[in-house]
Amino acid sequence: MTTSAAADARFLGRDAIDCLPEGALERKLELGRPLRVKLGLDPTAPDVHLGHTVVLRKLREFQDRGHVVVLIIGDYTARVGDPSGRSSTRPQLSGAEIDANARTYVDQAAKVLDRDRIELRHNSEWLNMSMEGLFALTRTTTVAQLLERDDFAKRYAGREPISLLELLYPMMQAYDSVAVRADVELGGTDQKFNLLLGRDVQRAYGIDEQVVLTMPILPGVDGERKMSKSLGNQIGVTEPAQEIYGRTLRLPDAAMASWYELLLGEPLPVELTPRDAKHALAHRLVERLHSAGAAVAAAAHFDRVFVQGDLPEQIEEASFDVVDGTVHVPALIAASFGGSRSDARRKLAAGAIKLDGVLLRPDDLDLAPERLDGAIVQVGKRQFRRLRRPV
RNA sequence: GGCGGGGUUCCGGAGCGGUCAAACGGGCGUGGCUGUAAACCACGUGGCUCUGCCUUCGCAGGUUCGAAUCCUGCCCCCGCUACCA
Repeated sequence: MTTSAAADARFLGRDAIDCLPEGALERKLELGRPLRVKLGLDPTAPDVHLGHTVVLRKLREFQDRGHVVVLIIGDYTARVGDPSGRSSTRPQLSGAEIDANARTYVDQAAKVLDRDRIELRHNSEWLNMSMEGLFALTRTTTVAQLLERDDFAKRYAGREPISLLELLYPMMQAYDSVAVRADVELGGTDQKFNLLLGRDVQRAYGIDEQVVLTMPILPGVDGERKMSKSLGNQIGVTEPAQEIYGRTLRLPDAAMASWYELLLGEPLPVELTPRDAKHALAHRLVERLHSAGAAVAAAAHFDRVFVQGDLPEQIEEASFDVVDGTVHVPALIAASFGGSRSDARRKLAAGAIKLDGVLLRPDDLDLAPERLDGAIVQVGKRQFRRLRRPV
């Protein structure tokens, strides 16, 4: 790279919320060597979603300028088990599970990152330390400092439990920065505290402090809360093209601008109607995570099923059981689509179930098998099965 | 260790002897309206062989015709206090 450090710093920090301390990134870049840019991964949650890609995209920008991304698998912290909230201890993962999770995570991250410029580390390499080592680490920080963190402060004020282990988590993350000698650490704005703590701990160990760079948090498909798996408002990078397309269209208009900016790095196109802008967004996302062809197909599928109300091109098959010469509809629905039979009865009563396009009535509980072979059942607007008599 | 407050259905949170499968809100689902928008409206949201039956209110016993509600024991959580003695 021949660009100046100042120009690089300006570019890399252009869409960050924080780039701290002031001017530090430029000074790091002036060192003229590849910087070590750190990101920690939680191997208990192996699913990468669009929210993560905001940070990953930023990491990619560092890579493209010749720097090295240090991915840290939090295998040691995962093995300890995080007892957050009031639930007791989370199930601890085995080493094999953690490895498997880490592998899929890296594969998913590689949809955005350049695989050849990744240094992969595990924090068990250094966190499995002696008690003496732990003393040295914990001496660097005070309890008051840790309780400054917003979520801790709120929970403490709200009389909610905080385990000692949870207080220790930021310390461990900070020590990761010491161990890999991170020059820069990235995260969402929710990570700001942890990232800054990393600086303090590095200083205590006599290491040059890392630059802290935080990226905005992507709202989920509900448009309100941050995208996260536990809130169920995420779009995973490995989801099928049709899903990514369809779920993107469910995004409230109000959140579209931030998706454009955070995911595409562009402003919301004002020349398009909201509907067209959202379709364009969905198209681009599928294109990035799958392929151009998949994007065209997903758009066509959407138009066919939801706009025209036609059947999908491909419908999964499901068999059905005949008991006493008839087929019990709740049992059929439960077996083919999941859920309970009671739930299927309710859907039937609500007028949500169609057979070959004809609405079934609440008392259509038992049907003749002849009527079903080859027929298409539809639950709601988006679930279809083609029925096949079992042989 | 002492004192006090808690553990309810996916989440929050009412209920405090029968009318409780359990208020209300959120989330979610289905229907309507639509751009499958959002907002809004309606209905639904333990299970089943479904005008009834079965299993749920931390766990185990008990009292009662009858318990989420009362009693006993246990487990778990939260707060305060624990200095002068």
